[in-house]
Amino acid sequence: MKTVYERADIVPLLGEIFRELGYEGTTLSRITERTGIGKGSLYHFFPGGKEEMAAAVLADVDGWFETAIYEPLRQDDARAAIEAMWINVNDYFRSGSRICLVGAFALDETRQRFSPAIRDYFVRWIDALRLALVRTGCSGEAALAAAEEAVSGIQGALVLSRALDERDIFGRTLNRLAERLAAAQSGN
Amino acid sequence: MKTVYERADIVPLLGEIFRELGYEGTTLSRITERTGIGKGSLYHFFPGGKEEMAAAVLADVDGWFETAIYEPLRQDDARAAIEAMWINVNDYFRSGSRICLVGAFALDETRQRFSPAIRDYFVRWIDALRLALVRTGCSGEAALAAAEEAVSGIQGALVLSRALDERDIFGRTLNRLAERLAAAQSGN
DNA sequence: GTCTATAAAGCGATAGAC
DNA sequence: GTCTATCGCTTTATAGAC
Repeated sequence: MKTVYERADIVPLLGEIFRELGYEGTTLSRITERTGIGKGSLYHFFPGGKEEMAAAVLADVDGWFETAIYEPLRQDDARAAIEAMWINVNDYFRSGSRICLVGAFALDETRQRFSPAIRDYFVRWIDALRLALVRTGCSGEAALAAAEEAVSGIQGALVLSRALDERDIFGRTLNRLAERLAAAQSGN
Repeated sequence: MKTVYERADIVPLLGEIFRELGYEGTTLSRITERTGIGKGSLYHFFPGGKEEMAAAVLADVDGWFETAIYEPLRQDDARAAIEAMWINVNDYFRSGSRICLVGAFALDETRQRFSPAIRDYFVRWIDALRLALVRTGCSGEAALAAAEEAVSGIQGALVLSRALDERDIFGRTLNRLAERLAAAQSGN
């Protein structure tokens, strides 16, 4: 029995592996071990090797956030989009059991490889959220602060929930962040 | 010329390297390259190899936080200790240019190696801060929430400031977190 | 498009001289 | 306590059969 893949099928699988093992911890043999995809296939789809695989995963993640989070924040009803963001974020990160690959890459030297992509992901998230807050009637300065607080807070919640290995803490922290953001909408 | 080290001199050097490169990214050859300490010396001080080196670094970090942050939070004047915490945290993480090794280890599979130490570091931080808040007159439930918010927020600030590579964002986020914590002290 | 075989380099770790 | 030499293994990457 022989499975034939498309590049688009492989990228999400690679994403989970990079998330769990980190960039340095991810090796071709462990990819093969977990997915059954051999080196031949991997280099066929990603001639640039591991670095191209990680870049493809980052682009895939970015695309998902662009469609599911940023675009609605920019275009849909602001309050509804913000509410949807919290639900999507909780789902995407599987209540804290799945980490943010972009955030993890930012922490160690991996950042140097993908610096523009990492930066862009967060800049666009904060900016889309900031604009949505402004549309709800929030002042420009307060909107930036609130957007930074929310995006930063999500990353912190991911670190803490992994460190403590407690089921509830991610959701609890997300709720608190959502309340802070709701307060920024109505006031000032 | 030949330099002779003590274990206590090496651990902080290792700490900076693990912080920059991560556990998997840190190799013995890169340690030698950056410190001039050869494999012979490293295995003399750390017979358990790389894992023992990382464990020693974690213990060293833990000891620093215990002395500089947790202990004052438990014993000194609560409001003063909390104020000192923010200053110490900003200094320790060098305004966001230095990451939290414990948080970074929590994100990938490295967590499995050091799970108890990682968990303990955050549990004790949150608990010491919670107790300090209670001593200021904060209710138990609100104190736990505020302590979690602060500790989680610091981790998020580290991720975001590394990702954006902006000098100011770490301090700005820390100030916001400090205000939130101050609000929890006086009220409720 | 996937497989096996293989290359060159780097890995953690050990041994023994000094 | 530090050094060099070396082991066995794994790494990324390539080549070529199918």
